[in-house]
Amino acid sequence: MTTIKLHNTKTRRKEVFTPLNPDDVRMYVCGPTVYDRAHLGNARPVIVFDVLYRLLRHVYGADHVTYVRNFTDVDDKINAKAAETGRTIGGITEETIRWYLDDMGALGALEPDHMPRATEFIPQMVTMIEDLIASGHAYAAEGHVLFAVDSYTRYGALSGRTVEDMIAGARVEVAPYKRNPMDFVLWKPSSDDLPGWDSPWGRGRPGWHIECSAMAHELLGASFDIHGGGIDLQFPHHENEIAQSCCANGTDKMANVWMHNEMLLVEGKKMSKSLGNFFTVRDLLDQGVPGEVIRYVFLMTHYRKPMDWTAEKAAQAEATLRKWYALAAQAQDGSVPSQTAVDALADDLNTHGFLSECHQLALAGDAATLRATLQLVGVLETNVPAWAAAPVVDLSAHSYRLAAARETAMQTNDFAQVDRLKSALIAAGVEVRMSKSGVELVPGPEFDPSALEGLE
RNA sequence: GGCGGGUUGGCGGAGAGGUUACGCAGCGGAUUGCAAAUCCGUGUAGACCGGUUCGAUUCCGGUACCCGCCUCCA
Repeated sequence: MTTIKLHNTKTRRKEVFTPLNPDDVRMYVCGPTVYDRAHLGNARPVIVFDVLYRLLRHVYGADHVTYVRNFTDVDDKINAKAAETGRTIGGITEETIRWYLDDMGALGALEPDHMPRATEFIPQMVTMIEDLIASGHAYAAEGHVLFAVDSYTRYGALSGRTVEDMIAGARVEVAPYKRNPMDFVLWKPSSDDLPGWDSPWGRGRPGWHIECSAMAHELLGASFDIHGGGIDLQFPHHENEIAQSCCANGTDKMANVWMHNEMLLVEGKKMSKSLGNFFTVRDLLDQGVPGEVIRYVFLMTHYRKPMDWTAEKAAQAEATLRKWYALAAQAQDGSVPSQTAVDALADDLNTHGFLSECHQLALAGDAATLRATLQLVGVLETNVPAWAAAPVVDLSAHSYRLAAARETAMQTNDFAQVDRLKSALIAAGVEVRMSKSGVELVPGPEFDPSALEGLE
């Protein structure tokens, strides 16, 4: 069996992955807050953990992996959007979830086995908070419930910080009802114009972190195998999840392996609205950048390194994919993926190494293995995508005419007519291949049939 | 200020204590009427300064620069 090694943020080392239960490998990934279209950066954890999901399914069997990714559908940004637009919160979240699944699907991401929404797990959150209060890890104050970081000695272990260090930074909100400035909110009161649920502490809504603890516990159990997300979530979100879950569940670890992907840059700069380089996945798709190309560009960079999105990379990815698809289309489904490629993925998701092996398969002309290997990583589904398929056109008349002209030219040594036809074909986006064996015309990606009208 | 990550050939981007990464581009060649496509060949790069070592780009320390988090923005 393939041995998977993963870099564990918690230990800062690459470790051999050993599932708690090989018959049910369990992974939780923090999903989006649904208030707007997903931007390109949001796609990175989706693709990274989709690759891991596919690898786990390949190694342990598709029925032996459980992947959970939540939707945060209660959040002050959503509330703000509703107030701003006059729309209902439910309308906004429903629409955004639909968009998200459509856009990520276009990038070849499989849907997780469970996609829980925070609002569907409020009772579980309330129960967990009650348990935390009962065990002395949380306290109610002025309608809020706060987690007491002093009650959990391992607080900060994941991100390598101590409570003292963080307080020294003195950047935390100092609310009067907090016992320790680092205490964070489990529950907060809602005014009448905000979404709220009845609770022992009055009408209110959950803090950000508790939903993941509650949903992970409900769907995956007190301890599970892998917890993932962007590196920006390492602190405070994941630190807080660990504190809540371990204290509420009485376990010493929430997840065995913590994995974090690095951030995204655009043309070397952080994507931001102020720099004018902010765009969504949908923007790219609408501009005609295929989802497979976006996925390939992401796979070019290891997940633990910052990834730079550039137009040049996208162009290179498209050219490579066209070549590979043309080869893979010659084979049928049913072959086995390259073990070398699988081993690259198993080595802490070395997707670039995986692509290198695909290059070797293409060079060797191994269409069947290339096809299966591309399918493994989600770059190819059942069929070659339409954008990469060869245009269905009949160029035989042009081909015949060019061949005839060439025959004549060979005799007369006057190639003027041949060159004229060739130039016209090339201008129309047709690749002209002439050899001793004859003439071959291949319509390229920029092929424009109208440019050939009237060519004689 | 605290914590964490990064710096590889023209570009992108890996692995490995000592043997060609790979891809793209470039260059040379084969091929072609000329091309295109294809094939073959070609690149001793590793931010800087020390240390360990028979030997380091790969380990350790320091310097510079860049980035992220610490402010419920992935």
